[in-house]
Amino acid sequence: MFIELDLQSETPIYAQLVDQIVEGIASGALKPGDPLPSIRNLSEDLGINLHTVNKAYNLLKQEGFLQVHRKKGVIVQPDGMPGVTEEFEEKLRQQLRSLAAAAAVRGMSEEAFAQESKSVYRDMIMNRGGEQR
Amino acid sequence: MFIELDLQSETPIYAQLVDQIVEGIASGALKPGDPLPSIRNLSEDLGINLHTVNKAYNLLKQEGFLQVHRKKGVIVQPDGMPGVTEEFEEKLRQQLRSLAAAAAVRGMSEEAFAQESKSVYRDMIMNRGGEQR
Amino acid sequence: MFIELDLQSETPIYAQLVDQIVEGIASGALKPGDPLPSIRNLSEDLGINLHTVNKAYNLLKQEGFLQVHRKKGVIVQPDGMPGVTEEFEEKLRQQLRSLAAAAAVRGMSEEAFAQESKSVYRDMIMNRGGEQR
Amino acid sequence: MFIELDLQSETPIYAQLVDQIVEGIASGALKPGDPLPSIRNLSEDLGINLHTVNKAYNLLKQEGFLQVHRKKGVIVQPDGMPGVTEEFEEKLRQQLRSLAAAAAVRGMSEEAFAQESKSVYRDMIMNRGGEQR
DNA sequence: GTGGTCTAGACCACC
DNA sequence: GTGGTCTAGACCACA
Repeated sequence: MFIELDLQSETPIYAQLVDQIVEGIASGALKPGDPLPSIRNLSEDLGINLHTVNKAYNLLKQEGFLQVHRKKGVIVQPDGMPGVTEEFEEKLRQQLRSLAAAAAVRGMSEEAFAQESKSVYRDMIMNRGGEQR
Repeated sequence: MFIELDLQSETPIYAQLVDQIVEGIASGALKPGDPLPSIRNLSEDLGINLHTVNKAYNLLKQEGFLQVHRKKGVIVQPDGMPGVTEEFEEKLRQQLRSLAAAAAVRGMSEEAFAQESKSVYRDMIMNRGGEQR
Repeated sequence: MFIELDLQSETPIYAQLVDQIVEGIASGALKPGDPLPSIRNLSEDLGINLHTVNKAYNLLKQEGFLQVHRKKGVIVQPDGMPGVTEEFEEKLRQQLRSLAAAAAVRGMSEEAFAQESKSVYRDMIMNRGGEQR
Repeated sequence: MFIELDLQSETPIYAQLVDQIVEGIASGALKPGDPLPSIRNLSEDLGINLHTVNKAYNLLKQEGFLQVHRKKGVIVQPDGMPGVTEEFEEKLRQQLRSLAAAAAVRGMSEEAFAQESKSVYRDMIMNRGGEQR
Protein backbone atom coordinates (compact mmCIF):
# COMPACT_ATOMS: atom_id res chain seq x y z
CA MET A 1 0.00 0.00 0.00
CA PHE A 2 1.92 2.98 -1.26
CA ILE A 3 0.61 6.46 -1.04
CA GLU A 4 1.90 9.23 -3.21
CA LEU A 5 0.98 12.80 -2.59
CA ASP A 6 1.39 15.78 -4.82
CA LEU A 7 1.79 18.67 -2.45
CA GLN A 8 1.63 21.11 -5.36
CA SER A 9 -1.65 19.80 -6.67
CA GLU A 10 -4.71 21.93 -6.25
CA THR A 11 -6.71 19.02 -4.92
CA PRO A 12 -6.33 19.14 -1.17
CA ILE A 13 -4.00 16.68 0.46
CA TYR A 14 -6.74 15.08 2.52
CA ALA A 15 -8.74 14.45 -0.66
CA GLN A 16 -5.78 12.82 -2.34
CA LEU A 17 -5.44 10.61 0.70
CA VAL A 18 -9.11 9.67 0.54
CA ASP A 19 -8.83 8.86 -3.14
CA GLN A 20 -5.78 6.69 -2.76
CA ILE A 21 -7.18 4.74 0.13
CA VAL A 22 -10.39 4.09 -1.76
CA GLU A 23 -8.33 2.98 -4.75
CA GLY A 24 -6.36 0.76 -2.42
CA ILE A 25 -9.56 -0.92 -1.29
CA ALA A 26 -10.87 -1.20 -4.83
CA SER A 27 -7.66 -2.77 -6.07
CA GLY A 28 -7.61 -5.27 -3.27
CA ALA A 29 -4.40 -3.92 -1.80
CA LEU A 30 -6.46 -3.18 1.28
CA LYS A 31 -8.88 -5.86 2.36
CA PRO A 32 -11.80 -5.67 4.81
CA GLY A 33 -10.47 -5.85 8.34
CA ASP A 34 -6.98 -4.74 7.38
CA PRO A 35 -5.49 -2.23 9.74
CA LEU A 36 -4.42 1.19 8.52
CA PRO A 37 -1.43 3.02 9.88
CA SER A 38 -2.12 5.11 12.93
CA ILE A 39 -2.78 8.77 12.31
CA ARG A 40 0.56 9.71 13.76
CA ASN A 41 2.52 7.11 11.87
CA LEU A 42 1.00 7.92 8.54
CA SER A 43 1.33 11.65 8.99
CA GLU A 44 4.97 11.22 9.89
CA ASP A 45 5.65 8.88 6.98
CA LEU A 46 4.05 11.27 4.54
CA GLY A 47 5.57 14.33 6.10
CA ILE A 48 2.21 15.99 6.61
CA ASN A 49 0.26 17.12 9.59
CA LEU A 50 -1.62 14.74 11.79
CA HIS A 51 -4.86 16.65 11.38
CA THR A 52 -4.77 16.25 7.65
CA VAL A 53 -4.64 12.48 7.99
CA ASN A 54 -7.28 12.65 10.65
CA LYS A 55 -9.61 14.51 8.32
CA ALA A 56 -9.17 11.94 5.59
CA TYR A 57 -9.80 9.06 7.98
CA ASN A 58 -12.88 10.77 9.34
CA LEU A 59 -14.35 11.31 5.91
CA LEU A 60 -13.80 7.67 5.05
CA LYS A 61 -15.37 6.67 8.34
CA GLN A 62 -18.42 8.77 7.59
CA GLU A 63 -18.74 7.19 4.18
CA GLY A 64 -18.60 3.78 5.80
CA PHE A 65 -15.32 2.69 4.22
CA LEU A 66 -13.37 2.63 7.46
CA GLN A 67 -14.09 1.80 11.05
CA VAL A 68 -12.42 3.16 14.10
CA HIS A 69 -12.07 0.16 16.32
CA ARG A 70 -11.45 0.58 20.05
CA LYS A 71 -8.80 -2.05 20.10
CA LYS A 72 -7.49 -2.43 16.58
CA GLY A 73 -7.30 1.26 15.73
CA VAL A 74 -8.41 2.20 12.24
CA ILE A 75 -9.36 -0.69 9.98
CA VAL A 76 -10.96 -1.23 6.61
CA GLN A 77 -14.70 -1.77 6.97
CA PRO A 78 -15.09 -5.49 7.69
CA ASP A 79 -18.91 -5.57 7.80
CA GLY A 80 -19.61 -5.02 4.17
CA MET A 81 -19.02 -1.86 2.24
CA PRO A 82 -21.85 0.57 1.63
CA GLY A 83 -23.70 -0.22 -1.59
CA VAL A 84 -24.66 1.90 -4.54
CA THR A 85 -26.99 4.40 -2.93
CA GLU A 86 -29.25 6.75 -4.78
CA GLU A 87 -27.12 9.58 -3.51
CA PHE A 88 -23.93 8.04 -4.81
CA GLU A 89 -25.42 7.40 -8.23
CA GLU A 90 -26.50 10.98 -8.45
CA LYS A 91 -23.05 12.26 -7.59
CA LEU A 92 -21.43 9.80 -9.97
CA ARG A 93 -23.67 10.81 -12.83
CA GLN A 94 -23.07 14.46 -12.22
CA GLN A 95 -19.32 14.06 -12.34
CA LEU A 96 -19.47 11.81 -15.35
CA ARG A 97 -21.59 14.39 -17.10
CA SER A 98 -18.93 17.00 -16.61
CA LEU A 99 -16.23 14.68 -17.91
CA ALA A 100 -18.32 13.45 -20.79
CA ALA A 101 -19.08 16.98 -21.89
CA ALA A 102 -15.43 17.96 -22.00
CA ALA A 103 -14.61 14.75 -23.85
CA ALA A 104 -17.40 15.22 -26.36
CA VAL A 105 -16.47 18.80 -27.12
CA ARG A 106 -12.91 17.71 -27.81
CA GLY A 107 -14.18 15.17 -30.26
CA MET A 108 -13.85 12.00 -28.25
CA SER A 109 -16.52 9.55 -29.37
CA GLU A 110 -19.06 7.84 -27.17
CA GLU A 111 -17.31 4.53 -27.66
CA ALA A 112 -13.91 5.96 -26.87
CA PHE A 113 -15.26 7.52 -23.69
CA ALA A 114 -16.99 4.35 -22.54
CA GLN A 115 -13.89 2.37 -23.45
CA GLU A 116 -11.73 4.69 -21.42
CA SER A 117 -14.01 4.24 -18.41
CA LYS A 118 -13.94 0.52 -18.84
CA SER A 119 -10.19 0.22 -19.07
CA VAL A 120 -9.61 2.53 -16.14
CA TYR A 121 -11.92 0.40 -14.05
CA ARG A 122 -10.26 -2.78 -15.24
CA ASP A 123 -6.74 -1.59 -14.57
CA MET A 124 -7.75 -0.76 -11.07
CA ILE A 125 -9.31 -4.11 -10.33
CA MET A 126 -6.79 -6.13 -12.29
CA ASN A 127 -4.71 -7.59 -9.56
CA ARG A 128 -7.42 -8.28 -7.05
CA GLY A 129 -6.34 -10.98 -4.72
CA GLY A 130 -2.82 -10.34 -5.90
CA GLU A 131 -0.61 -8.07 -3.88
CA GLN A 132 -1.22 -8.46 -0.20
CA ARG A 133 0.23 -5.28 1.02
CA MET B 1 -29.47 27.49 -23.00
CA PHE B 2 -30.48 27.69 -19.39
CA ILE B 3 -28.00 27.92 -16.62
CA GLU B 4 -28.85 26.72 -13.16
CA LEU B 5 -26.60 27.47 -10.24
CA ASP B 6 -26.62 25.77 -6.89
CA LEU B 7 -25.38 28.31 -4.40
CA GLN B 8 -25.09 25.65 -1.71
CA SER B 9 -22.99 23.31 -3.77
CA GLU B 10 -19.41 22.66 -2.82
CA THR B 11 -18.27 23.29 -6.35
CA PRO B 12 -17.55 26.97 -6.83
CA ILE B 13 -19.96 29.01 -8.87
CA TYR B 14 -17.44 29.77 -11.58
CA ALA B 15 -16.81 26.04 -12.03
CA GLN B 16 -20.50 25.34 -12.30
CA LEU B 17 -20.67 27.99 -14.98
CA VAL B 18 -17.77 26.43 -16.87
CA ASP B 19 -19.37 23.00 -16.65
CA GLN B 20 -22.73 24.13 -17.88
CA ILE B 21 -21.31 26.06 -20.80
CA VAL B 22 -19.21 23.09 -21.85
CA GLU B 23 -22.26 20.89 -21.57
CA GLY B 24 -24.15 23.40 -23.64
CA ILE B 25 -21.55 23.11 -26.37
CA ALA B 26 -21.45 19.34 -26.13
CA SER B 27 -25.21 19.06 -26.38
CA GLY B 28 -25.36 21.34 -29.36
CA ALA B 29 -27.35 23.98 -27.56
CA LEU B 30 -24.39 26.23 -28.21
CA LYS B 31 -22.85 26.05 -31.67
CA PRO B 32 -19.52 27.35 -32.93
CA GLY B 33 -19.83 31.06 -33.57
CA ASP B 34 -22.83 31.45 -31.28
CA PRO B 35 -22.69 34.51 -29.08
CA LEU B 36 -22.73 34.26 -25.32
CA PRO B 37 -24.31 36.86 -23.07
CA SER B 38 -22.01 39.67 -22.07
CA ILE B 39 -20.34 39.36 -18.72
CA ARG B 40 -22.49 42.12 -17.37
CA ASN B 41 -25.72 40.64 -18.64
CA LEU B 42 -25.03 37.15 -17.49
CA SER B 43 -23.90 38.20 -14.05
CA GLU B 44 -27.05 40.24 -13.65
CA ASP B 45 -29.30 37.47 -14.89
CA LEU B 46 -27.78 34.99 -12.51
CA GLY B 47 -27.52 37.42 -9.66
CA ILE B 48 -23.82 36.80 -9.18
CA ASN B 49 -20.66 38.82 -9.22
CA LEU B 50 -19.05 40.15 -12.40
CA HIS B 51 -15.73 38.63 -11.43
CA THR B 52 -17.27 35.20 -11.18
CA VAL B 53 -18.57 35.23 -14.74
CA ASN B 54 -15.33 36.76 -15.90
CA LYS B 55 -13.33 33.98 -14.33
CA ALA B 56 -15.44 31.32 -15.99
CA TYR B 57 -15.16 32.97 -19.41
CA ASN B 58 -11.42 33.35 -19.03
CA LEU B 59 -10.94 29.71 -18.17
CA LEU B 60 -12.98 28.69 -21.18
CA LYS B 61 -10.98 31.04 -23.36
CA GLN B 62 -7.74 29.55 -22.11
CA GLU B 63 -8.98 26.07 -22.87
CA GLY B 64 -9.87 27.23 -26.35
CA PHE B 65 -13.63 26.79 -26.06
CA LEU B 66 -14.48 30.45 -26.35
CA GLN B 67 -13.22 33.49 -28.21
CA VAL B 68 -13.43 37.02 -26.91
CA HIS B 69 -13.84 39.68 -29.57
CA ARG B 70 -13.83 43.39 -29.02
CA LYS B 71 -16.78 43.74 -31.34
CA LYS B 72 -18.71 40.51 -31.35
CA GLY B 73 -18.29 40.00 -27.64
CA VAL B 74 -17.90 36.46 -26.40
CA ILE B 75 -18.60 33.68 -28.89
CA VAL B 76 -18.23 29.95 -29.01
CA GLN B 77 -14.99 28.94 -30.69
CA PRO B 78 -15.73 28.93 -34.43
CA ASP B 79 -12.31 27.73 -35.63
CA GLY B 80 -12.48 24.17 -34.41
CA MET B 81 -12.45 22.99 -30.85
CA PRO B 82 -9.24 21.80 -29.26
CA GLY B 83 -8.74 18.05 -29.66
CA VAL B 84 -7.93 15.31 -27.23
CA THR B 85 -4.56 16.37 -25.92
CA GLU B 86 -2.23 14.19 -23.92
CA GLU B 87 -2.79 16.50 -21.00
CA PHE B 88 -6.55 16.17 -21.22
CA GLU B 89 -6.39 12.41 -21.42
CA GLU B 90 -4.25 12.31 -18.34
CA LYS B 91 -6.65 14.48 -16.38
CA LEU B 92 -9.61 12.49 -17.63
CA ARG B 93 -8.07 9.21 -16.63
CA GLN B 94 -7.17 10.43 -13.21
CA GLN B 95 -10.69 11.59 -12.50
CA LEU B 96 -12.19 8.45 -13.91
CA ARG B 97 -9.89 6.43 -11.69
CA SER B 98 -11.24 8.15 -8.63
CA LEU B 99 -14.83 7.57 -9.71
CA ALA B 100 -14.19 3.98 -10.75
CA ALA B 101 -12.60 3.20 -7.41
CA ALA B 102 -15.56 4.51 -5.46
CA ALA B 103 -17.92 2.64 -7.75
CA ALA B 104 -15.97 -0.60 -7.50
CA VAL B 105 -15.78 -0.47 -3.72
CA ARG B 106 -19.53 -0.03 -3.57
CA GLY B 107 -19.98 -3.10 -5.68
CA MET B 108 -20.79 -1.57 -9.03
CA SER B 109 -19.57 -3.87 -11.80
CA GLU B 110 -17.27 -2.92 -14.64
CA GLU B 111 -20.13 -3.24 -17.10
CA ALA B 112 -22.44 -1.13 -14.99
CA PHE B 113 -19.80 1.55 -14.71
CA ALA B 114 -19.02 1.58 -18.40
CA GLN B 115 -22.72 1.55 -19.16
CA GLU B 116 -23.29 4.50 -16.88
CA SER B 117 -20.54 6.42 -18.65
CA LYS B 118 -22.01 5.57 -22.00
CA SER B 119 -25.53 6.57 -21.16
CA VAL B 120 -24.44 9.81 -19.56
CA TYR B 121 -22.53 10.68 -22.71
CA ARG B 122 -25.43 9.70 -24.90
CA ASP B 123 -28.00 11.68 -22.93
CA MET B 124 -25.83 14.71 -23.29
CA ILE B 125 -25.40 14.39 -27.04
CA MET B 126 -28.90 13.20 -27.73
CA ASN B 127 -30.49 16.28 -29.07
CA ARG B 128 -27.61 17.58 -31.11
CA GLY B 129 -28.83 19.83 -33.80
CA GLY B 130 -32.01 20.22 -31.84
CA GLU B 131 -32.69 23.23 -29.64
CA GLN B 132 -30.93 26.35 -30.70
CA ARG B 133 -31.10 28.33 -27.59
CA MET C 1 -29.95 33.61 20.42
CA PHE C 2 -27.67 33.33 23.39
CA ILE C 3 -25.07 30.64 23.68
CA GLU C 4 -23.63 29.64 26.99
CA LEU C 5 -20.65 27.36 27.22
CA ASP C 6 -19.33 25.50 30.18
CA LEU C 7 -15.63 25.22 29.50
CA GLN C 8 -15.24 22.93 32.51
CA SER C 9 -17.86 20.47 31.37
CA GLU C 10 -16.73 17.10 30.15
CA THR C 11 -18.91 17.36 27.07
CA PRO C 12 -16.73 18.87 24.39
CA ILE C 13 -17.25 22.49 23.50
CA TYR C 14 -18.18 21.75 19.91
CA ALA C 15 -20.89 19.36 21.14
CA GLN C 16 -22.31 21.99 23.46
CA LEU C 17 -22.40 24.34 20.53
CA VAL C 18 -24.22 21.79 18.40
CA ASP C 19 -26.74 21.18 21.17
CA GLN C 20 -27.47 24.81 21.74
CA ILE C 21 -27.91 25.60 18.09
CA VAL C 22 -30.29 22.68 17.67
CA GLU C 23 -32.18 23.87 20.71
CA GLY C 24 -32.24 27.33 19.19
CA ILE C 25 -33.86 25.93 16.06
CA ALA C 26 -36.30 23.82 18.04
CA SER C 27 -37.35 26.75 20.17
CA GLY C 28 -37.89 28.95 17.18
CA ALA C 29 -35.17 31.39 18.16
CA LEU C 30 -33.50 30.38 14.91
CA LYS C 31 -35.75 30.11 11.89
CA PRO C 32 -35.10 28.47 8.52
CA GLY C 33 -33.02 30.80 6.39
CA ASP C 34 -31.72 32.78 9.35
CA PRO C 35 -28.03 33.56 9.12
CA LEU C 36 -25.64 32.36 11.79
CA PRO C 37 -22.65 34.35 12.92
CA SER C 38 -19.53 33.79 10.86
CA ILE C 39 -17.07 31.28 12.24
CA ARG C 40 -14.67 34.01 13.17
CA ASN C 41 -17.24 36.21 14.81
CA LEU C 42 -18.74 33.48 16.89
CA SER C 43 -15.39 32.08 17.95
CA GLU C 44 -14.32 35.54 19.02
CA ASP C 45 -17.54 36.26 20.87
CA LEU C 46 -17.32 32.99 22.74
CA GLY C 47 -13.61 33.25 23.34
CA ILE C 48 -12.92 29.90 21.73
CA ASN C 49 -10.95 28.76 18.76
CA LEU C 50 -12.22 29.15 15.24
CA HIS C 51 -11.74 25.46 14.51
CA THR C 52 -14.02 24.49 17.34
CA VAL C 53 -16.85 26.52 15.88
CA ASN C 54 -16.02 25.19 12.46
CA LYS C 55 -16.36 21.63 13.67
CA ALA C 56 -19.75 22.32 15.19
CA TYR C 57 -20.99 24.02 12.02
CA ASN C 58 -19.72 21.15 9.91
CA LEU C 59 -21.48 18.56 12.00
CA LEU C 60 -24.72 20.47 11.74
CA LYS C 61 -24.23 20.79 8.01
CA GLN C 62 -23.75 17.06 7.71
CA GLU C 63 -26.89 16.42 9.66
CA GLY C 64 -28.75 18.73 7.34
CA PHE C 65 -29.59 21.38 9.93
CA LEU C 66 -27.42 24.06 8.39
CA GLN C 67 -26.40 25.09 4.92
CA VAL C 68 -23.27 26.80 3.85
CA HIS C 69 -24.44 29.28 1.31
CA ARG C 70 -21.99 30.81 -1.15
CA LYS C 71 -23.39 34.25 -0.68
CA LYS C 72 -25.19 34.32 2.64
CA GLY C 73 -22.59 32.40 4.65
CA VAL C 74 -23.94 29.88 7.11
CA ILE C 75 -27.71 29.76 7.41
CA VAL C 76 -30.34 27.60 9.04
CA GLN C 77 -31.59 24.97 6.61
CA PRO C 78 -34.31 26.68 4.59
CA ASP C 79 -35.34 23.69 2.46
CA GLY C 80 -37.00 21.62 5.14
CA MET C 81 -35.32 19.92 8.01
CA PRO C 82 -34.42 16.25 7.82
CA GLY C 83 -37.22 14.05 9.10
CA VAL C 84 -37.31 11.26 11.62
CA THR C 85 -35.04 8.72 9.99
CA GLU C 86 -34.72 5.13 11.03
CA GLU C 87 -31.18 5.91 12.11
CA PHE C 88 -32.28 8.79 14.28
CA GLU C 89 -35.00 6.76 15.95
CA GLU C 90 -32.50 4.08 16.77
CA LYS C 91 -30.11 6.54 18.33
CA LEU C 92 -32.91 8.24 20.20
CA ARG C 93 -34.20 4.99 21.62
CA GLN C 94 -30.77 3.90 22.69
CA GLN C 95 -30.16 7.08 24.60
CA LEU C 96 -33.61 7.05 26.12
CA ARG C 97 -33.00 3.50 27.24
CA SER C 98 -29.92 4.55 29.13
CA LEU C 99 -31.75 7.42 30.79
CA ALA C 100 -34.83 5.34 31.55
CA ALA C 101 -32.74 2.65 33.18
CA ALA C 102 -31.03 5.09 35.50
CA ALA C 103 -34.37 6.67 36.31
CA ALA C 104 -36.07 3.34 36.96
CA VAL C 105 -33.31 2.13 39.24
CA ARG C 106 -33.62 5.28 41.27
CA GLY C 107 -37.30 4.68 41.69
CA MET C 108 -38.72 7.15 39.21
CA SER C 109 -42.00 5.79 37.88
CA GLU C 110 -42.90 5.33 34.24
CA GLU C 111 -45.37 8.17 34.45
CA ALA C 112 -42.88 10.49 36.09
CA PHE C 113 -40.32 9.71 33.42
CA ALA C 114 -42.74 10.23 30.56
CA GLN C 115 -43.99 13.39 32.23
CA GLU C 116 -40.47 14.72 32.54
CA SER C 117 -39.86 14.09 28.85
CA LYS C 118 -43.08 15.81 27.98
CA SER C 119 -42.43 18.89 30.03
CA VAL C 120 -38.88 19.23 28.81
CA TYR C 121 -40.13 19.12 25.24
CA ARG C 122 -42.87 21.57 25.98
CA ASP C 123 -40.62 24.08 27.72
CA MET C 124 -38.40 24.05 24.71
CA ILE C 125 -41.13 24.64 22.20
CA MET C 126 -43.09 27.01 24.37
CA ASN C 127 -42.28 30.32 22.85
CA ARG C 128 -42.24 29.31 19.23
CA GLY C 129 -42.96 32.27 17.10
CA GLY C 130 -42.13 34.41 20.08
CA GLU C 131 -38.66 35.81 20.39
CA GLN C 132 -37.16 36.72 17.10
CA ARG C 133 -33.57 36.85 18.06
CA MET D 1 -27.56 -11.19 32.10
CA PHE D 2 -25.81 -10.87 28.78
CA ILE D 3 -23.50 -8.06 28.01
CA GLU D 4 -22.87 -6.99 24.47
CA LEU D 5 -20.14 -4.56 23.61
CA ASP D 6 -19.75 -2.62 20.43
CA LEU D 7 -16.07 -2.01 19.96
CA GLN D 8 -16.73 0.42 17.15
CA SER D 9 -19.14 2.55 19.09
CA GLU D 10 -18.21 6.06 20.02
CA THR D 11 -19.26 5.49 23.60
CA PRO D 12 -16.33 4.13 25.57
CA ILE D 13 -16.42 0.50 26.59
CA TYR D 14 -16.56 1.25 30.29
CA ALA D 15 -19.60 3.43 29.71
CA GLN D 16 -21.31 0.69 27.74
CA LEU D 17 -20.62 -1.63 30.63
CA VAL D 18 -22.10 0.83 33.11
CA ASP D 19 -25.17 1.27 30.95
CA GLN D 20 -25.81 -2.40 30.52
CA ILE D 21 -25.42 -3.17 34.19
CA VAL D 22 -27.80 -0.39 35.12
CA GLU D 23 -30.24 -1.69 32.54
CA GLY D 24 -29.80 -5.14 34.02
CA ILE D 25 -30.79 -3.82 37.43
CA ALA D 26 -33.68 -1.83 36.03
CA SER D 27 -35.03 -4.80 34.14
CA GLY D 28 -34.81 -7.04 37.16
CA ALA D 29 -32.25 -9.33 35.58
CA LEU D 30 -29.98 -8.25 38.40
CA LYS D 31 -31.56 -8.07 41.85
CA PRO D 32 -30.29 -6.44 45.03
CA GLY D 33 -27.72 -8.70 46.59
CA ASP D 34 -26.98 -10.55 43.37
CA PRO D 35 -23.32 -11.18 42.74
CA LEU D 36 -21.54 -9.83 39.69
CA PRO D 37 -18.68 -11.59 37.99
CA SER D 38 -15.26 -10.79 39.36
CA ILE D 39 -13.31 -8.15 37.52
CA ARG D 40 -10.94 -10.77 36.27
CA ASN D 41 -13.66 -13.10 35.06
CA LEU D 42 -15.70 -10.45 33.33
CA SER D 43 -12.74 -8.89 31.61
CA GLU D 44 -11.72 -12.29 30.30
CA ASP D 45 -15.22 -13.17 29.17
CA LEU D 46 -15.55 -9.93 27.28
CA GLY D 47 -12.00 -9.94 26.03
CA ILE D 48 -11.29 -6.49 27.37
CA ASN D 49 -8.85 -4.94 29.76
CA LEU D 50 -9.02 -5.35 33.54
CA HIS D 51 -8.85 -1.61 34.02
CA THR D 52 -11.91 -1.11 31.87
CA VAL D 53 -14.09 -3.38 33.97
CA ASN D 54 -12.62 -1.90 37.10
CA LYS D 55 -13.49 1.59 35.99
CA ALA D 56 -17.07 0.62 35.30
CA TYR D 57 -17.48 -1.10 38.67
CA ASN D 58 -15.98 1.86 40.45
CA LEU D 59 -18.32 4.30 38.82
CA LEU D 60 -21.28 2.14 39.76
CA LYS D 61 -20.02 1.88 43.30
CA GLN D 62 -19.68 5.63 43.54
CA GLU D 63 -23.21 6.08 42.31
CA GLY D 64 -24.36 3.62 44.96
CA PHE D 65 -25.56 0.91 42.59
CA LEU D 66 -22.97 -1.67 43.61
CA GLN D 67 -21.17 -2.77 46.71
CA VAL D 68 -17.71 -4.21 46.78
CA HIS D 69 -17.07 -6.73 49.54
CA ARG D 70 -13.80 -8.35 50.36
CA LYS D 71 -15.52 -11.67 50.71
CA LYS D 72 -18.63 -11.67 48.60
CA GLY D 73 -16.95 -9.82 45.79
CA VAL D 74 -19.07 -7.36 43.85
CA ILE D 75 -22.80 -7.40 44.48
CA VAL D 76 -25.78 -5.34 43.51
CA GLN D 77 -26.61 -2.79 46.20
CA PRO D 78 -28.78 -4.65 48.72
CA ASP D 79 -29.48 -1.73 51.04
CA GLY D 80 -31.74 0.27 48.84
CA MET D 81 -30.83 2.10 45.68
CA PRO D 82 -30.13 5.80 45.72
CA GLY D 83 -33.21 7.85 45.03
CA VAL D 84 -33.94 10.67 42.64
CA THR D 85 -31.51 13.33 43.75
CA GLU D 86 -31.61 16.93 42.69
CA GLU D 87 -28.35 16.35 40.88
CA PHE D 88 -29.72 13.40 38.97
CA GLU D 89 -32.82 15.27 37.94
CA GLU D 90 -30.73 18.09 36.63
CA LYS D 91 -28.59 15.76 34.57
CA LEU D 92 -31.63 13.91 33.31
CA ARG D 93 -33.36 17.07 32.24
CA GLN D 94 -30.32 18.35 30.47
CA GLN D 95 -29.95 15.21 28.43
CA LEU D 96 -33.64 15.04 27.70
CA ARG D 97 -33.48 18.61 26.49
CA SER D 98 -30.84 17.72 23.96
CA LEU D 99 -32.83 14.74 22.73
CA ALA D 100 -36.10 16.64 22.67
CA ALA D 101 -34.55 19.44 20.64
CA ALA D 102 -33.26 17.04 17.99
CA ALA D 103 -36.62 15.29 17.92
CA ALA D 104 -38.57 18.52 17.66
CA VAL D 105 -36.43 19.86 14.84
CA ARG D 106 -37.00 16.68 12.90
CA GLY D 107 -40.71 17.10 13.28
CA MET D 108 -41.42 14.57 16.01
CA SER D 109 -44.42 15.74 18.04
CA GLU D 110 -44.55 16.19 21.78
CA GLU D 111 -46.85 13.20 22.10
CA ALA D 112 -44.64 11.01 19.94
CA PHE D 113 -41.62 11.95 22.00
CA ALA D 114 -43.34 11.33 25.33
CA GLN D 115 -44.75 8.10 23.95
CA GLU D 116 -41.32 6.98 22.86
CA SER D 117 -39.96 7.68 26.34
CA LYS D 118 -42.80 5.77 27.89
CA SER D 119 -42.48 2.72 25.72
CA VAL D 120 -38.74 2.57 26.14
CA TYR D 121 -39.18 2.64 29.89
CA ARG D 122 -41.88 0.04 29.73
CA ASP D 123 -39.95 -2.34 27.52
CA MET D 124 -37.11 -2.18 29.95
CA ILE D 125 -39.20 -2.93 33.00
CA MET D 126 -41.48 -5.38 31.30
CA ASN D 127 -40.15 -8.64 32.56
CA ARG D 128 -39.37 -7.63 36.08
CA GLY D 129 -39.24 -10.62 38.29
CA GLY D 130 -38.81 -12.66 35.17
CA GLU D 131 -35.43 -13.89 34.05
CA GLN D 132 -32.98 -14.45 36.82
CA ARG D 133 -29.83 -14.52 34.89
C1' DG E 1 -14.79 39.09 4.59
C1' DT E 2 -16.17 34.20 4.04
C1' DG E 3 -15.21 29.29 4.66
C1' DG E 4 -11.55 25.70 3.58
C1' DT E 5 -7.08 23.88 4.28
C1' DC E 6 -2.76 23.08 6.56
C1' DT E 7 0.71 23.34 10.20
C1' DA E 8 2.63 22.91 14.96
C1' DG E 9 2.13 21.76 19.32
C1' DA E 10 -0.59 20.57 23.45
C1' DC E 11 -3.62 17.88 26.73
C1' DC E 12 -6.84 14.19 27.67
C1' DA E 13 -9.64 9.92 27.72
C1' DC E 14 -9.37 5.36 26.66
C1' DC E 15 -7.32 0.80 26.51
C1' DG F 1 0.15 3.69 22.44
C1' DT F 2 -4.43 5.16 20.25
C1' DG F 3 -7.85 8.66 18.59
C1' DG F 4 -10.32 13.03 20.14
C1' DT F 5 -10.25 17.76 21.32
C1' DC F 6 -8.52 22.40 21.54
C1' DT F 7 -5.47 26.29 20.61
C1' DA F 8 -2.81 29.63 17.74
C1' DG F 9 -1.62 31.27 13.70
C1' DA F 10 -1.12 31.05 8.62
C1' DC F 11 -2.39 31.02 3.57
C1' DC F 12 -5.71 30.54 -0.12
C1' DA F 13 -9.89 30.30 -3.02
C1' DC F 14 -14.12 32.36 -3.51
C1' DA F 15 -17.40 36.11 -4.03
